[in-house]
This record gives sequence, C-alpha cells and structure tokens, in this order.
Amino acid sequence: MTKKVDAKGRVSVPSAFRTVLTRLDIRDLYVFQDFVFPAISIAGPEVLERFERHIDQGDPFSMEANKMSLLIHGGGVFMKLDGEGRLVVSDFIRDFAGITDQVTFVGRGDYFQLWEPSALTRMQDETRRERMEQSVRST
Amino acid sequence: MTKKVDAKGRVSVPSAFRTVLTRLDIRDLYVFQDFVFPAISIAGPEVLERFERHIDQGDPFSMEANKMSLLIHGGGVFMKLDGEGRLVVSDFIRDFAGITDQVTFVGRGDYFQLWEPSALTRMQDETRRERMEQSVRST
DNA sequence: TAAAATCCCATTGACGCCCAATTTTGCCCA
DNA sequence: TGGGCAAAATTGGGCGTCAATGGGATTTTA
Repeated sequence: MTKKVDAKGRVSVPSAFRTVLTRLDIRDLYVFQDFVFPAISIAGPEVLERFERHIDQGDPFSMEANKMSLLIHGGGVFMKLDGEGRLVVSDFIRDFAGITDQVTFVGRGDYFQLWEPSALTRMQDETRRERMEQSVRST
Repeated sequence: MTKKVDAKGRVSVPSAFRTVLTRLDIRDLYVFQDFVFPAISIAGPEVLERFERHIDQGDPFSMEANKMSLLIHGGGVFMKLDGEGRLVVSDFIRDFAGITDQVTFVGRGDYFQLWEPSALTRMQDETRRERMEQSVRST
C-alpha cells in the first residue's frame, strides 16, 4: 500500500486505515518512532496506554523499560488528518523513517506504520531469508 | 491453468477454485506474498487470524514477533472478487510475483497461488533437477 | 508581515457494480 | 461417434460512485 507524497508534503491515508480509525472513533493520532524498526507507528491514545501498561509490567529500573518509555513519550507527537484524510509528512517522520517522496502503509490491527518503501522490502526479504535458513537447519 | 489479464487488469479466477471458496463460505480473500516462493497466495481470513495468533504467543515487543508481523501485515491485503469471479491484479501482486499479462493458477488444497507462468515452470524444472541429483547420489 | 499550516473546492482517476456478447463445457440423441 | 443444444463460464466494456489528487484561498503563527 504505497502512496506518493505530494508537493505540499502530504500523503492521503488509505481509506481502509481511515475506516478503522473512524470505527474506533479516533480523531487525534499519536505518531511515534517504532520500537524496533526504522518506521513511524501511528495509533490512537488507547494503544499508547496499552504500551505503557506493558512497560509497567517490567522492572521500572531496567534499561529496557526506560528506553521504551523514552521512545513513547519523547519520540512522539500528536497529529490529525486534514479534511480529505491526508497526513503531513513532517521532518520528524522523514528523518526517522528515511521517507522522501513515497510512503508505504502497513496495517497492524489497531494501529499502522509508515515505511520508506525499500526499507520495508529489505526488512521483509531479510526475514524471509532467516526463515529459510531456519527450515534448512531443521531438516 | 493459465489465464490472461484483461485490459482492465482483471483475471477471472477459474471456477474450480471459486467452487472451493464458496464451499468454505469465503467472500473476503486474504491475498499475501508467499513465504518461500515468488508467488501470491490467496486464502480466507482465517489464515491471517492463524498467523496473528501464532505471533501473539510471543513477546509483542521482540524483534522476532515484529518481523513476522511485518511479513504478515505488510505482505498481505484483503480483496474480493467481482460479480463474475474476477480479481484485479494490483501492483502489489504484479511486483511480487513478476506478473504482467498472464497468470498461472495453482491449487493447493484449501488455498491457491498466482504465478508468473515462466517463473512456475522454472521452479518446477529446478525441483525436478534437484530430485534427479538426489537419486543419482543415492545410487 | 511573511511563511507555514490549515481549510476548502474542483478535477481526476480508480474501483465496484452491472449487463451483454462470446466461448467453453457437459450431456443427450441420432 | 459426431452433432446439436443448453447451461455454465468467461470475456469485454459501460457507467456511477467515491477515494485520491492538485491547487488555490484563508487563517494562524513566528
């Protein structure tokens, strides 16, 4: 699901994703740096709370928990779509995800990600290779 | 079972495959990139759910689980057939399977695949050759 | 007050849905 | 066994709707 960024730096969020958002009655989007990938994750506030709960389950003094907390709170901003369901691709998004003029949308249930197209395929190819090697080993 | 893509980019799914789908009462199709072959696999939504359940068993923040999620969610879309049982061959399908104007259908029990015709024969030849070499070694 | 962000509207294009024409298939009968 | 026929499948294309796009106009902010 790849879309072009227009001259004003906007991308229209595919209607499939917008449908999910409206069904969940989400108007304000929390846009943050993904925990493991060079991608931007976009979710409603309640998903944010879920992440926080998960972090709270761990050791509050662990490096892991603190890093994640930092990513969530320090690495995110609130945004909203314009009347036509478009999102402004800010420098925050461009820099972290390496996006220039194309964005690939990846839905993940109740939230979705923005990827630089080739970065996504690279990561997917890498994962496929790993899976292949695994199955070879188990032969 | 090779079919041509029409001027509008559609292929009619052979009735044999559609029969299977209707028998399983599948209206929405989960169309995803095959894990091992350069082909598109098409199945019902329950296949995606099975994948998701498998992922949910692990740590949602682990690299492992996230990579699998990326493969599943980033490599699959939902589609449905038109009134005459045709499927639009989107860029998503074309790019991954290398399909241009012809599609070969391969049934695999409860799901089926879309192949670029020559890619399928190449893969079959390769497999045949490997089997030959195996039998020679074991002689 | 200039630049940027936001809102608004017109146009384009893609897609779903429909109907008609044509081809293929399975079956019956001479 | 070879037609002939009816049903089913496939194919081609028209048309309306809505998402996507492009470009002003207007407001906000620094």
